[in-house]
Amino acid sequence: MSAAPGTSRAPQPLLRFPGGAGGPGGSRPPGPCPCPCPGGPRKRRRTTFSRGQLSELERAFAAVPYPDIATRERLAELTQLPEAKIQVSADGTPLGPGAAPSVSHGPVSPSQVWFQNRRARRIRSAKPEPPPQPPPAPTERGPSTAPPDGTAPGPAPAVPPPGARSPAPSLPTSLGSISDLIYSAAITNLGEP
DNA sequence: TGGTAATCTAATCAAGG
DNA sequence: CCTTGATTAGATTACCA
Repeated sequence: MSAAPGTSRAPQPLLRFPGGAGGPGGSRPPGPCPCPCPGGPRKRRRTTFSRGQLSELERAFAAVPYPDIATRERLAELTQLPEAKIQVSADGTPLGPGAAPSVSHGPVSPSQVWFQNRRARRIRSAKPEPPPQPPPAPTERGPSTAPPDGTAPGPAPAVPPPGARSPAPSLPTSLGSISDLIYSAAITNLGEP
């Protein structure tokens, strides 16, 4: 992207849950590794998160389920996880605008994977059975498209609408409590209309 | 206007306890 | 066997030339 990669194109999810995007995903080759992985079959290595890491991740997730790049980096640093922010293929070759037939989907940092799984599990667990509740009303698709996961008036840790991401303020060098920073940022964002 | 880049969700696989 | 991390595919949105 030759257009200021640091501009952080405000990754605003905006409309989440298009309504069933992504088919059954049944179109997947049975091959465990269709790519010629050099060095044999790339074995999946589960990343065993430490209690501390999990704790931080959980806290961060509770504060901001949709952390921005900056937050992710901080999180990665804090959790001591490899921040694979650099788009590099499995072989270490930079994914250029023509080197990758697919697109992104590069190596995401463990923390990102964790967040993805967490969100997925959260959403699925939040809606065990889709009640036949008709749409509230054709009141435009305002940004208030609160995810179905909401409805948690209790512990709801300020689930920031997919649009109020933490702007990643000038985080101090004290990474001791990123969760606090994130939380504060989230709260601040929510507090400001 | 079209193309590209980045992110997200959903489904599924597979390792680890 | 169950939990949960890792992978893949598809779709959407936003920005730039």
